[in-house]
Amino acid sequence: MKNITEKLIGLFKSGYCTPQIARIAKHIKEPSTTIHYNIKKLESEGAIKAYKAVFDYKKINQGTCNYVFINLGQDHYGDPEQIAYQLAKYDEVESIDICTGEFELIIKLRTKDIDEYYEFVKKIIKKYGFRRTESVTSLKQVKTEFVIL
Amino acid sequence: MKNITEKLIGLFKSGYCTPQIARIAKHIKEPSTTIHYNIKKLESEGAIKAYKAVFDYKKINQGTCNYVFINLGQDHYGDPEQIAYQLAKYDEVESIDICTGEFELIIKLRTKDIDEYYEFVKKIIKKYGFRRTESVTSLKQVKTEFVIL
DNA sequence: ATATATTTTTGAATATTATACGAATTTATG
DNA sequence: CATAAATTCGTATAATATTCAAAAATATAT
Repeated sequence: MKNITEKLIGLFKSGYCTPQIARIAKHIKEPSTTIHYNIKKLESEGAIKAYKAVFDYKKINQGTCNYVFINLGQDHYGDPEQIAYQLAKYDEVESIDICTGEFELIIKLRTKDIDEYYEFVKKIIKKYGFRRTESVTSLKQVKTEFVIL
Repeated sequence: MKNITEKLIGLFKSGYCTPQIARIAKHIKEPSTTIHYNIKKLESEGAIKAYKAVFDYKKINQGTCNYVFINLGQDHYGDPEQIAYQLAKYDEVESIDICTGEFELIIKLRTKDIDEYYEFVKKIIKKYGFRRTESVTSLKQVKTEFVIL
């Protein structure tokens, strides 16, 4: 056993997929070369960032999902983007937005369980010294990444 | 001009893509048939829900992103799931979670502009009679759907 | 309005890739 | 340790993407 599954999950999370031109061509009843042309155009314009898989995260050991709302500390208050891009690198981070309102950052986190979630939050608080964080746990995910579960 | 782009965006939002088996095989240096076997297994187990594209949403006229936090009204308080699955059907909804804490639902919304966002929120409040909603606007999206923008 | 350039669509030929299948190997189970 | 089940993997084939050149449609300038 080579545990290829684990590697696949990593690759599929943000790429290593491609459009199904033939299927689309049949579906919208246009020649596949026309579909091909239009897709390449979207790609070259940068409108399409990636092709990827969406998982049933419970089945790949990432069933715990939390939103973390963050107030940056005084050090970083003027530069939320730099912090955001650093946080974006973590695999556990599904999304991160710089926002209006009470909090500067909203992070959506996926972890195996509460323990892993807690370790992650502890780690980033320690590292970046956030003034305040507030978490909301997702009890049930009905739709993610435009896919209904 | 057949405006195939619009149709593609609709299809790619939640499907019509497929894994790149040959590319993965080269990347992790395993036979493509082994990769194929492992992917089909993930699919049959239901671990993979879909293969899809991730967009630069500004470039496809969906540059406005808002989180909407919802308190259900008394009518629906006992059954957040039913409401959530109905809301999930809207194209504008990227994700919807049933949550702990102050609000029962967190919706991530993508619209063309503030006007479209406002119309959408008005519509669902009117339809479902939420007790309270609170919105947070994303000023900058650093990562979405596990893809760094 | 008309000529010209640009973009988009399309079919035919080719290159690449996924898939089916069977055999071999590895791993799990009693 | 024997047997069953799961996984790996090579070969052959089917399906698909891609290239290319031409035609059509659209935009632009005169």
